[in-house]
Amino acid sequence: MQKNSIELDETDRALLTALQKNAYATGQELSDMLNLSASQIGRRRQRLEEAGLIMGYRARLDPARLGLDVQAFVQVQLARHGSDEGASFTRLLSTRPEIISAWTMTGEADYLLRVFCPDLQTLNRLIHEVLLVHRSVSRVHSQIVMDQPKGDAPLPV
Amino acid sequence: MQKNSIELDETDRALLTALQKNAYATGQELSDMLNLSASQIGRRRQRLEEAGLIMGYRARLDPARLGLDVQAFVQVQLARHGSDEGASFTRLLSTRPEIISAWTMTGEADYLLRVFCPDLQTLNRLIHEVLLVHRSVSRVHSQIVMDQPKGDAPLPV
DNA sequence: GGTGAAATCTACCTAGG
DNA sequence: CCTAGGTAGATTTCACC
Repeated sequence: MQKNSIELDETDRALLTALQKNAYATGQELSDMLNLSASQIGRRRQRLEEAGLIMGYRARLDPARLGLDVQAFVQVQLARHGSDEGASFTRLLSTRPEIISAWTMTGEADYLLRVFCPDLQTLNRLIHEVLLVHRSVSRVHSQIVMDQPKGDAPLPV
Repeated sequence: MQKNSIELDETDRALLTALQKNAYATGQELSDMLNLSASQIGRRRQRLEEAGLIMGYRARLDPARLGLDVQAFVQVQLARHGSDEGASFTRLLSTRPEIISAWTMTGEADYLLRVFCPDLQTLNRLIHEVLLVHRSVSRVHSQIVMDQPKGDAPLPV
């Protein structure tokens, strides 16, 4: 098992920020940016990966170009708060590819879902034929995303 | 300028899904997964990048291991809805690294912010000393994330 | 779809504090 | 003894066939 936390110096933070912006930044490019030899960049990078700080590398796609024109946040309230209902609802989440992310919040046992759909009709079908018919869902409120003034900034390391 | 949309076949979709899971998947690995030669994988990949479907590649970090233990969604309502107020608030967003993403929704001119902070105190300071004192902010409501039952699934291509 | 040159990564080695 | 920098073998990518 990895260590829970490791000491990060300024170079580590700069490296993490750079890799959050471009995972394909080459050792030489990073070397120039951070004033450190390419071999040390590789060594630090490996250390950060092994420590679990870097969980992986992903391609970022353009939803609009994929035809995913409707983006929404859906708040779901469960009728009862037993662990049974939660587990059942969590299973439902995993079966729906349109639901990209789901979070539970403090206070009430309700969920916030982030959803991508090709059109409004698909979103409405998801809400009415999937979420609202689930036995423990009591209320659903959805808000369509208009614009994204700030998107996917790097984590503040 | 790139084309607004291109035709995607099943292999393209599988490739996009694979790259969303692992940006460092090698041509040979993808070749085995998709039953296509490595050189064709590279060619398709290049086409998808040039078409703008793939916007980039990013490292994904573990917030907890970075000491970002508090994650929240903050809803902000602006007092007035002029373009001036919006622009001023958008500028504020760009100055705060704790705010990872921001969206505007249909209906009211309010913003949903996704925030990562090291502790509750930092979150409260952000809310009270940064957001609430901004001249056009009228109301702020924040919810702390407890758990993430589904996180960062690939876009449904 | 395949091949070869160019670039990049990674492990090992050497030097300095 | 630990951290930084350099070098060579192995992998991978990319332009061309």
